[in-house]
Amino acid sequence: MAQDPAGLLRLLWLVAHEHAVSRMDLARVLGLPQSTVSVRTQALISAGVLVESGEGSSAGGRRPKLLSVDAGFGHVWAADVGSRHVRIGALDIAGNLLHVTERPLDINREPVQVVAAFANTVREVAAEARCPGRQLGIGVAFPGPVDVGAGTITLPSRMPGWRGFTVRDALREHFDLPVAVDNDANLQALGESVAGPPGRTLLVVKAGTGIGSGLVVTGRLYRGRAGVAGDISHVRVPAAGDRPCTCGNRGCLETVASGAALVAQLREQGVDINSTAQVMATAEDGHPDATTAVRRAGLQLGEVLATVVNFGNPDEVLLGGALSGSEAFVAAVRGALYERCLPLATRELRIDRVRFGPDAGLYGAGALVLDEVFDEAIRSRR
Amino acid sequence: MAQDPAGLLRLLWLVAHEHAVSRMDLARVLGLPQSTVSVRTQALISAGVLVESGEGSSAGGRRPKLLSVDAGFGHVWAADVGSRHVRIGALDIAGNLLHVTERPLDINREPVQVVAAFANTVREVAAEARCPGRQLGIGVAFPGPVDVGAGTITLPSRMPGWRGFTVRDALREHFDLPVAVDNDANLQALGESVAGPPGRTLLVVKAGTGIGSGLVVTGRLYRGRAGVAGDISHVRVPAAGDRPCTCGNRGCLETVASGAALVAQLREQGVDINSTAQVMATAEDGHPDATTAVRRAGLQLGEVLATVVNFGNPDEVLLGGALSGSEAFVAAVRGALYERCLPLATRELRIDRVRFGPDAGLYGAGALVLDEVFDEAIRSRR
DNA sequence: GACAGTTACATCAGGCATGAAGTAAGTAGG
DNA sequence: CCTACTTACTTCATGCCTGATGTAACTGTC
Repeated sequence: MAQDPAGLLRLLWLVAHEHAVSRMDLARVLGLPQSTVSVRTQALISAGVLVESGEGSSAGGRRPKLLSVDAGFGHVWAADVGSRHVRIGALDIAGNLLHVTERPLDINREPVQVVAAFANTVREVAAEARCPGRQLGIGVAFPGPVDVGAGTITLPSRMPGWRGFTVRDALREHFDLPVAVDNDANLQALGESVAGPPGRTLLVVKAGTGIGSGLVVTGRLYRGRAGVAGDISHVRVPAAGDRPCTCGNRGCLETVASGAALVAQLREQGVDINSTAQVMATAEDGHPDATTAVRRAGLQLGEVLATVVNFGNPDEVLLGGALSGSEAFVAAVRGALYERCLPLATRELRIDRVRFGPDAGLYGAGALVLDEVFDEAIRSRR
Repeated sequence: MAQDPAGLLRLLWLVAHEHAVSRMDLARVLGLPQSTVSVRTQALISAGVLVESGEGSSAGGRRPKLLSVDAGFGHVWAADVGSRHVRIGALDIAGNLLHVTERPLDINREPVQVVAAFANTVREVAAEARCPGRQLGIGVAFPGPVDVGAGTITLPSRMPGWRGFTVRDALREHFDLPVAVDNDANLQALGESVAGPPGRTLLVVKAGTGIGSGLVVTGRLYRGRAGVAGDISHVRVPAAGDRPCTCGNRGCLETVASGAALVAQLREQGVDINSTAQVMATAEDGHPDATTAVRRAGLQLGEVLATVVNFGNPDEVLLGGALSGSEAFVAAVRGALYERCLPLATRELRIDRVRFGPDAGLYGAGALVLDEVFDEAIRSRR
């Protein structure tokens, strides 16, 4: 097991985004000893991933050897499976998104067929896009709990018929490449974690059609005992009253603060909409009912998050998913958190939308496979 | 830094309590390779902590060399500072509590004076108790956030005048021994963690005069960014309405579910009591108002914990502090959790009172110092 | 009582991270 | 140009954990 997961990945990310151009820089930013950085850097260089590209300017001493990522090394495919669509993208090894598309995908069919359809779509997209270098792997984010060890879907509340389905193996039959799967919110959290400073504790809440969340504790993705950590959608909130929830219980957060709930609420009020995307568009257009509903959803979510923030004392709370596209939603969450949390817990707390917006899941899925790919690349060059 | 904190401690605990008597046993129980256990065992033996004591019976092969702890190696002092009293105990290196007393201690005076008074008390108790072996260290649990790195009190809501006070240094001036300090709930969690199977994620809630909680994530104590992780006392609960709280906010859990809140509530109802202990005694006597109040406190706490349990997906939720002495309280928490959590989160969840009851903090404080002591002992014998 | 099978433990070599020391290559001031 | 100081990177020895292999010791069986 890689003891510092995403360690190499973060190193590459820093180099690629010029947050660090020399070994010294890396040591400083990563908080690792220079010796360690030197060794890792060397490994990545001889694996062909990093290259030395000239020298930097001196600041009174030896000139640093500038590092850069060889983007021609290859790319991975990443996919974020939604309720009706898949978002598919290619990322180079530096973590740059080369290409994104969204394609329809109906997950309410036989898993085997869905996977086949998905595989075809990916192949089509790949053929069109013609990304440089070889394909190195594929990472997929699913909307629901995933048993990462077994590569199966655990509790498919949003994917009926998928319980226990061995997605990873099914995907491997279509692609002769490393395949990595995980829950979408987890992957958004992973993506954010890799892109930011190391060792943080952060919470990503994906508020889309459903509500999910991913948790990174001191730099490591925390999946919980049953792999269902981060579930806040079925917390009971007063405002939800007795509304029945898909989980069988009543009064869950999901019944008032999810995209699905907003659709239902607005339809009750006579607004003609069918999807979370439409809710957001309508709110953006300034429709008062829609705007109010989105704002209220943010308040509800914020109240629940307050408990979690007081308790878990994270460095960042990041909002993803369709609802996070609304500034009003983000503001409502912020407001609720600042009001309800201990000052000590919010004093240096960053509350924001996810850095990569709708592509957050793709970055995470890419990061997950890339981690495997680099481990493999280094191991084989030895 | 010890990378597996409490690793040696757990090993000793297992041997002392005969959960493992041979190296093979240890490897099985700890989930570590035999080679690793062999090495660690050898280190502890040459440090004089463990001894080989004969051979066990064969089960068809070579006889195991039986291990046992040399309790004569020494002992540590542990203290759990409360609002009016200190509980002081001695633990041998196997983690057995040799001696306990409770002495009055007024923490509402000058910290320096309090520490001096405390030091005297410990010396008195030590003189009376005459524990075998030498004194190896002293661990102290405080009721409030502690900055463990600096050895200072962070946010002394229950200890006015202690903000930023360097307790550890102050204690070291009185005792020429290793001194370790931490928050009381954290230490209860640490104690439980050491005494049980490794690698668990568990949450200890200390419901006494105030409410605090300690969190162990996959075997490691998690203290959070500002060292204030585990704060659930200032979560807003509907039942608390607009009651003002010591934190400056209104409607906090602490205003309805803490010992202090129960005292206030019952006094309003005309019951003549002054302390959490009296509330518990009165409830135990079957006084209906007191019983109802305690039960309601459990329900309130349980509702808040439900969010945390859904979110954090722990293996165990353990209740400590004075309130946990009541079976009705524990039952109320259990009920609320089972009702409000996802089945997946509670399916294998253990909800119970802390194993060591009122001594839980002492076991944890002992564990904290012992960890340091063993590290030192092994390092020096090399 | 030789042999196979089992159980328990020790030892060793390899991998990985890292503190310390060494080397390389510059700047700046006299 | 020489010296002192900086900065950047390498190399090495050490420590820790661990998989693999070796050794010890015992049971049971034909």
